[in-house]
Amino acid sequence: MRKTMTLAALAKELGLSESAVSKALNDYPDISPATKKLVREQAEALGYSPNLLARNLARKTTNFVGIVIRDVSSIYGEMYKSLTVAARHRGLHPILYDTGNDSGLEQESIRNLLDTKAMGIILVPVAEDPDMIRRKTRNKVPVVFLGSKVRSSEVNYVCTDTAAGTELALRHLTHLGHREIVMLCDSKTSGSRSRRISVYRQIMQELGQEPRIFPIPPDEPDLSQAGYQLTRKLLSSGIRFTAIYACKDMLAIGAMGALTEAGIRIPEQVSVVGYDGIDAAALPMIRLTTVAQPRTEMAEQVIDMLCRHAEDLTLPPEHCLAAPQLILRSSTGPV
Amino acid sequence: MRKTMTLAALAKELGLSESAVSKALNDYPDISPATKKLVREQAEALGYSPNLLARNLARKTTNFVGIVIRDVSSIYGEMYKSLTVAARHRGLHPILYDTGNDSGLEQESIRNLLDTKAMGIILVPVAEDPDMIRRKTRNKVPVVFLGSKVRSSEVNYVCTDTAAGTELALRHLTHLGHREIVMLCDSKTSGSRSRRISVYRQIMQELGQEPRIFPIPPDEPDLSQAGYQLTRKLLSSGIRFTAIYACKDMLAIGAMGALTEAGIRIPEQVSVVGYDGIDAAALPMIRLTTVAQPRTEMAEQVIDMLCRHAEDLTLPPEHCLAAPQLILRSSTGPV
DNA sequence: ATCCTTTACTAAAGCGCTTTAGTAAAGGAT
DNA sequence: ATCCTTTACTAAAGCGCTTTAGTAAAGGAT
Repeated sequence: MRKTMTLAALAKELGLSESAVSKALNDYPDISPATKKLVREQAEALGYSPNLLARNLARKTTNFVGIVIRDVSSIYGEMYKSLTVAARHRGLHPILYDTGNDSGLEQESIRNLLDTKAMGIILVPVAEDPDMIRRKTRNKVPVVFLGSKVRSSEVNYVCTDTAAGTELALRHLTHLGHREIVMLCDSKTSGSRSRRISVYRQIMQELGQEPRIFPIPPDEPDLSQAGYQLTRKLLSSGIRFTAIYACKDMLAIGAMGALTEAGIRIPEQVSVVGYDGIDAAALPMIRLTTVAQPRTEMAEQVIDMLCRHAEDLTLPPEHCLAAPQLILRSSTGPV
Repeated sequence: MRKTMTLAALAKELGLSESAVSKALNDYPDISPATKKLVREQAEALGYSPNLLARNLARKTTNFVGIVIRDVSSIYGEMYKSLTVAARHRGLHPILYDTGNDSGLEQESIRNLLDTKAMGIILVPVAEDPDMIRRKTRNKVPVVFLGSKVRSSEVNYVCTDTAAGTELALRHLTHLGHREIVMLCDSKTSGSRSRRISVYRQIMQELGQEPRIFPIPPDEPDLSQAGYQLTRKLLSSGIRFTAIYACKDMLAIGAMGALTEAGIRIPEQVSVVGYDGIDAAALPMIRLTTVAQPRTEMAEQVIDMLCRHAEDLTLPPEHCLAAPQLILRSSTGPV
């Protein structure tokens, strides 16, 4: 447990001023190459590395980027990995907050990031809340919203084109000959939800079919459980169907569970397609056909956008709609 | 985009000295209650909150706790949630690093945490590496190892008792009448791996059965895929078996996939039991019987241990072996 | 009335860096 | 030989807090 090395100690060791050492380490042009080399070697030898609290305080800016998501075990937890990679490429350090869908914790997380002087915040918001958005955005730190829940043109956001994604899923089913398609969807009203529903209705109308929409009971936090229950209800309702489009993979997985349990074979008797492209959808027991959000691309877009706005805070809000991709697996097949 | 509020500005506003304001906000006893009230109200009104970089620099300690794990989409990613809860109860702020199983990134993460002056580090290590452990531990910041990979008596650790867990799984199978039990396990040699194997051998011997151990091919990063392949190999090997014990849930899920695909019914023809208790094991399509690591309990133990050692760095290393729990689902049944 | 406490503050130093302005010495141009 | 640049540093201030030591004023004890 020896004393931690500081710039001052290193400078004394080298017989240089603190400023010279600091400049050498930060590659200032007014330090001779020879000195730079010496300083770096000595720093390495003595195991010196700068105290980031002091450095950031002095620089008045950090390389922390806050990532505030609702749940690490969701598509956004998986996207976190892509975000860290993209962030690292730009020398940024992600700090993750899982709010557990609690908007109080969300507020607290954001406050904390502001106090830690994060250079920017990436937010998968608990709710569509323009007010809160406003309070944060007028601040000195850029915010990029991630996910489909927010599409206010006054904020930066990156999300997938849910209308296009829904169309992708449904056209896939109709090309396979499906006409009686049931939709399982979110309970909370949101922009993406209504976009999804209108695409679905449109296509059902083209097919001359009655739309069948099953929303999640609002008090069910477990999506796979919700999909399971919804599908049981569907089965006992007597409604005829050959395919299910679920707005979330977890919903689809629950549906598959209920179907399998009822002795219905997937995809021979019923096809199922999900949405998101979570890791679990690819599992051997599941192999769910799904509309995937392009994680890597979205992560890069988010980080790029954040950096642009960190450099120039007066930039107008940017919007990025990523194109979702259909991933074919074995949960869908011809009628 | 107004100026950020500082202590100095707040003090001027109140006609007090900076130190008085600082003390008021930190509830020092030598400030009158009336002044404290005034200061707090004004701070609230002006939206002041302290710059954590400055505060932490001055205090020479932070409330950051570093959590370095191998993969957010693993049991430890799920445990991260419990860790944040436990940390928050103690006023600590977790900073998560996902090393993606890269020991270079692991080193970098730890270095960064040291530079950020984290008060402690929780580490799910990439490898059993006493050297690295040493280099970190002799430092001024306490480290607690999490998970079964490290059991050096010279470091702090919290992990589950894998021998007990393995016994739990195997006894469950034998009670159901299984005798021909195959074991799917890790490829890398480690303490927990050898403990598992010896318990398995022991029980097979009691049953008068030949042990059948299938290790993961060392170059396969995807566990569910590995379980799938291993089970296909097993099926084509002609070995008779009525049950599979997999050392990881993901391995078990892969095995279930291969079995189902081969038309083998679970649990009627073959029982499967996993290990870890990950969320995916509970999915409707899977419903895997598994030996769960007690996440909440372990998280609390880890945080407690870390805090103890942060207070007194001279404390001898502590070890905590948590008792795993068997969770019965529908992947196991009588022979 | 005097002395000692207690109360409630202020002053000043310090945490470990960065950055701006200043400067001595060396090198070039005429 | 003189003046102007350039080179390679140093000095000092500042980032926004905390904390230790110091102190004026008020209150109590005798």
